[in-house]
Amino acid sequence: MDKNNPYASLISVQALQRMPYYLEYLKKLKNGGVETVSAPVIAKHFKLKEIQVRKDFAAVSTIKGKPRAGFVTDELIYNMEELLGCHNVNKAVLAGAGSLGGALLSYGGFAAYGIDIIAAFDIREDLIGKEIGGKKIFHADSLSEICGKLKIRIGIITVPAEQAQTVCDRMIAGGIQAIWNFAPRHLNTPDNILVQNENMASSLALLSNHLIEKLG
Amino acid sequence: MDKNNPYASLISVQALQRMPYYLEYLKKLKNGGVETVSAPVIAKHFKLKEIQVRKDFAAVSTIKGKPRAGFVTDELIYNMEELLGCHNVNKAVLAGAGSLGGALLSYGGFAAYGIDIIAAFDIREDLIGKEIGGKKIFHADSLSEICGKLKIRIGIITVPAEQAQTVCDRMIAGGIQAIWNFAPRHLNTPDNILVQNENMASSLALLSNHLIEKLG
DNA sequence: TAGATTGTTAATCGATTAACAATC
DNA sequence: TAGATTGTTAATCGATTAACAATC
Repeated sequence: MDKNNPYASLISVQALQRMPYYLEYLKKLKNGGVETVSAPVIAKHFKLKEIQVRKDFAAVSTIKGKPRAGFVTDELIYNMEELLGCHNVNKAVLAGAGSLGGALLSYGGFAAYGIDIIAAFDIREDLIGKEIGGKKIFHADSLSEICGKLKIRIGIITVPAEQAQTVCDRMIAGGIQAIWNFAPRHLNTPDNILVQNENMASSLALLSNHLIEKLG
Repeated sequence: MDKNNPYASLISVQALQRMPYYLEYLKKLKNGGVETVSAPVIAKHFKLKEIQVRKDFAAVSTIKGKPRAGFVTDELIYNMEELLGCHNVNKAVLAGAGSLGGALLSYGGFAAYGIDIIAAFDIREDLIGKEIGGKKIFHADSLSEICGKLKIRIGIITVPAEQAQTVCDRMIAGGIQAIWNFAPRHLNTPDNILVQNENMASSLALLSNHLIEKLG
């Protein structure tokens, strides 16, 4: 739902989304002592076509692969991490410290992708001042002010659908550049803001439809 | 990562994933008393092209739209709900009652999409026998047995990456047809099983890459 | 009627795939 | 060398978009 992005990168969205899968597997191989990898081996593991993996590797690798040998595992991992921003650190805030928001605050895995959630916001008085996953919860009224002061670039929205647009507006007022939206609602934003939707209903749509097709 | 699905429906994956957005908005309009909707109006709201919404509506609607008037809101909602399986009830189990799993167990929104999580599984002794969101937690050893007995078709995986494949195998042994995988790892499955990946890293890849392109 | 919106047919665009020469 | 794997160039395929006649 967010194609109007003038900052589209040279690598396709589809390829970009495959990278974390490759990366995870490459790290596993590296730990197993595998020093070079070839596209056919990776393709087989993921049940993808060789040529697709080859193109993906070519798109991400700064060093050309060696015929017969493939790519140096370490270098490929480094290039992918670079592409995925793992070596940067981007500060983020999260709005909506409910059950989903709380789960994300407790989850430690974002650090590996260069995302550092530094604060959470909510409107429920009983949550304010508390901490979840070591992150303090502030009142949503101070959202844009704090984002602006701390130069936050990423906002994570885990509030109910009805409040999503309001929270979104406050984030943008605070200078947020990219929004990760878990609320099941379309957000209205200026063209220069990236909205990445994580809509579980969209995902369920595929599951349900498949079951209907298959079994009725 | 899951193209080899022989049960592909007539409607494209992309269109299917747009449906929940349309549906949510249509319901909102309906509550506001709007009795008919046209593709151009919806397109404008979502910043999509008119023709794309028109095609999507044509793909889902059982009744043709009326030139000048558009579609009857109620009928369109009904057709979309039908397509998305909202009128069915599919039983599901969830494996991994940690923070993310717990959040999903507590979330009430899946019922609207015909998904009914009837039980949860974990290996941590302190969790077994307890309830989260009204769902009882059983030991993972009984996963395939219970799935088989209760004819469960959907499995939700929220265990750590290392355990994902094991849990997946047990689900398939228990007769599960579709898997919603939140673990950041590729699952190896037979071709007739649908795996829908909800990989947050894949999502973050887009966000991070955008920020790098834009601001370095 | 005039005009908005529809459905249909054809064009475009980009991702995937195929074919093959280059190379270690 | 022979053969596996690479990078390159061209073909295919499907989603999106454009153009336009049909219709209320």
